[in-house]
Amino acid sequence: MDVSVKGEYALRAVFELSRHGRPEPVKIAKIAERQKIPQKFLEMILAQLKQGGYLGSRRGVDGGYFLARPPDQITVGDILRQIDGPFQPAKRPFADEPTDSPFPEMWDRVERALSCVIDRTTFADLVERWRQRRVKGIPNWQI
Amino acid sequence: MDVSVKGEYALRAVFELSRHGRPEPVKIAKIAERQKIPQKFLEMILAQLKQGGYLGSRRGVDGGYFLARPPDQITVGDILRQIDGPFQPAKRPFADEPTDSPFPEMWDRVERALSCVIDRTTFADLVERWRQRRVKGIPNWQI
DNA sequence: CCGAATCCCTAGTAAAATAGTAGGGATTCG
DNA sequence: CGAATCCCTACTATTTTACTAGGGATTCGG
Repeated sequence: MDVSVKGEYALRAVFELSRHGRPEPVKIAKIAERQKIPQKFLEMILAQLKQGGYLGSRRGVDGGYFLARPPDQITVGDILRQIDGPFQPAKRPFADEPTDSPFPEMWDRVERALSCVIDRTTFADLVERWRQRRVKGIPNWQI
Repeated sequence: MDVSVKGEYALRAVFELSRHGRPEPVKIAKIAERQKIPQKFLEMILAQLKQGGYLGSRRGVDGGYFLARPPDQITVGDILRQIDGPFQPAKRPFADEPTDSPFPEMWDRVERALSCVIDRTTFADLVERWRQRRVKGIPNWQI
């Protein structure tokens, strides 16, 4: 019931690109350095995100990766599913095969609950909240 | 983001015991047969659930496993955590180490959303819903 | 057209987790 | 005592995870 580090890396990478703003591409090396991700591993992750249609890229001297759509149109769920695959918490029986088990209905509820968070959180949201916290000076002491 | 089959087996086993009602113990072999679980594997799972305090057991000719508390006081979350470990979706930074990341807060939300389902669903609930569906004749056609 | 910088692609791999199996020992009870 | 059951330790095959290696294909300034 946890996310792979590959998934975490993917989220951090997309966050980095979202934070950066649109126009120019960001180099893999730069993302790897800022987010502390092994570079070669990151290469594979970014390729996977590109082929899912979330990123674009350009080669050559001023190359790099960039978001393929604005950050308010990419959700955490999109990225997680692209990297870690769809997450049904448990094997689903075929829909027309009546099952004598109380669990499928519960897994549905789990899935919906999860979806309410990850499919409604966009990277624009993440950036905005992160900026808010920055200006408030990160108040992490108590009273 | 999925549950291990070990976890599923554990849920099915506890469901079987809950369904059965309290007094006499149920044999491993019986549970294994009714829920289609490899017997030797199930032995390990039940031992783990016992040492977590959820089940009791008795050896000998009329031995078997039984619930250590009534089914309305055991939740799906209890069992899942006992078998698969605590599920933080992602590594948590230490609480007092201010992190410059927007994700921990989101993982908190994920965890709470999940908890709302699995920590509020007891095995008494599962049995009851399952019985309800039984009497209604499993209406799984549309209109 | 050269060559430097960058992304792109295939393959390999060590370590850990998963999903079991095997074999016998300890209890209980009639 | 002896049959039925749970109990305990160890082993193992397969898959997944988290990488690393090495070079090929593009782009672009000069």
